[in-house]
Amino acid sequence: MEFRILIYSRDAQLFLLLQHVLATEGFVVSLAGGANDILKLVFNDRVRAVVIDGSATRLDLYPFRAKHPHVSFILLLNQPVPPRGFGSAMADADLVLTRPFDPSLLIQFLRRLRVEAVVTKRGTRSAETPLRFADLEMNSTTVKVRRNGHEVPLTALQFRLLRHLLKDPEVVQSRDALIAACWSREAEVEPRTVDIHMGHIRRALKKYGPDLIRTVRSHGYALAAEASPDNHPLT
Amino acid sequence: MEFRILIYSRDAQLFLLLQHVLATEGFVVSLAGGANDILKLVFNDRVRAVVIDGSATRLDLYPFRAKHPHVSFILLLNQPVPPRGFGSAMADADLVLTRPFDPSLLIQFLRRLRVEAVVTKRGTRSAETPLRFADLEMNSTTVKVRRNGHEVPLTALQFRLLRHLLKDPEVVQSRDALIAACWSREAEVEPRTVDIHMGHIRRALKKYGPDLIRTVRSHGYALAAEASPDNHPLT
DNA sequence: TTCGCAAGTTTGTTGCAACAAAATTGCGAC
DNA sequence: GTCGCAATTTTGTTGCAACAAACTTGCGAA
Repeated sequence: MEFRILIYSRDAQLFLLLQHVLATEGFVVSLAGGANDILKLVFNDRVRAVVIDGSATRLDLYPFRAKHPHVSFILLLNQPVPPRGFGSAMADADLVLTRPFDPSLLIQFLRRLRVEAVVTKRGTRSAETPLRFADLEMNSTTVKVRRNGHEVPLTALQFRLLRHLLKDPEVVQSRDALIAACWSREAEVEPRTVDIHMGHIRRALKKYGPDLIRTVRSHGYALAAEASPDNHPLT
Repeated sequence: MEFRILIYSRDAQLFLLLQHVLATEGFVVSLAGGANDILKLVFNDRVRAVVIDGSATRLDLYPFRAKHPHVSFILLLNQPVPPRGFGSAMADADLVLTRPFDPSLLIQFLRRLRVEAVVTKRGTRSAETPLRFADLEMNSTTVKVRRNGHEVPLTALQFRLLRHLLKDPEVVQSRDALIAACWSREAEVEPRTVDIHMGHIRRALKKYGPDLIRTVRSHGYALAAEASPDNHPLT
């Protein structure tokens, strides 16, 4: 996931100024034309934070938050007392700024986000950025994977595959699901190709500990702390 | 004389954003509470430019212009067609921007102004703490980089690039992010061009120690203490 | 029923050609 | 001297065919 920031506002001047400010800090900024843009980009995993100008519209963050815990939402309110309907949005936002707000606060927040982890209203949460499972740790910001302190070199594709597994470690991902999640939309890849890359990841990880990749016959792959043999009685 | 810019606006949000943007560029910014402030500060000979938000009030620039030819006036208009009464102000302004305006235009203008005024330049900037990483040290005030005590000669662009990496040393910066942060806003540069400059920086730094630039394939660049344990991912 | 085993499935691994990305060089513009 | 970019070289990555290994299933014999 790249570190893109989406701004949703009807105030063109605000957007231009914010864009300038954020670009100066090295953030990649996009303007959301409407709620659909937010949906599309967030679902494509292209966005790390969304700035919502309170004057833009009402928007229920809840559905986003549930599916994308690693995306931060920043709310810009026009008045100290939020209008009706924003109650829930406020409760769900990670940062609420009341206009006029000091851009430094926004930048401070985003820089912290970039370096550390997902920041929420309740403080720093290690939900996404260091992704963990057993003795494995993946940091998407520094693009590093380490196991037991050893850095594990992975290619970009291997990184994406492992990240997808790490998001829901116990869930078995079908080959098609992995292809959909880790390859570009137009790519046409044989399901068996997934096997090959899982093999590479498996080998890379096994260098520093027991196998973490669980093959679920005729279903797909998942992570497993111990390569536990299926405890199904036979026949 | 410091390069002070006065902003005259009733829009607190605009002021805060502009202040931030301009402060980032090294300008000193003040808010004018009213026309009197303009008078006072301009008469004190501390102000080199005045930004007047068209929504603030009508203001006849003529008396100012006559007495203070060295002060530039920038007018921000809300509509392409100025309301009555602004005719003369427009004619007298040094720069007129219609909202929504691109902050780059304002900066461009002010920069030029500053360059012209550089005759009396004095390096009285506040001392920032130098940026460090491993055996590398960057002093933004003196604009010098040294590694292991050796001074590393860098061009301005190389300096900006390295500085941006140093701000968050472990974080991988995409080429687009580096372009956004280190090139002027209007510059259009190919992402590949970043490679070339990273190569130059890399070479310059390697003169006094091991490689510090970490290339993260298909992501971007970062700094790394141990360049890479020549582990190649297995394919 | 349980066991052995052959036939059929599914998964693991390897080598390599094709491709993609990054490093480097050289040149023209300023 | 600095910069951007096109062109070239170098390096790294990916997909797939081919084969090996592991696992399942079906079925006959004990």
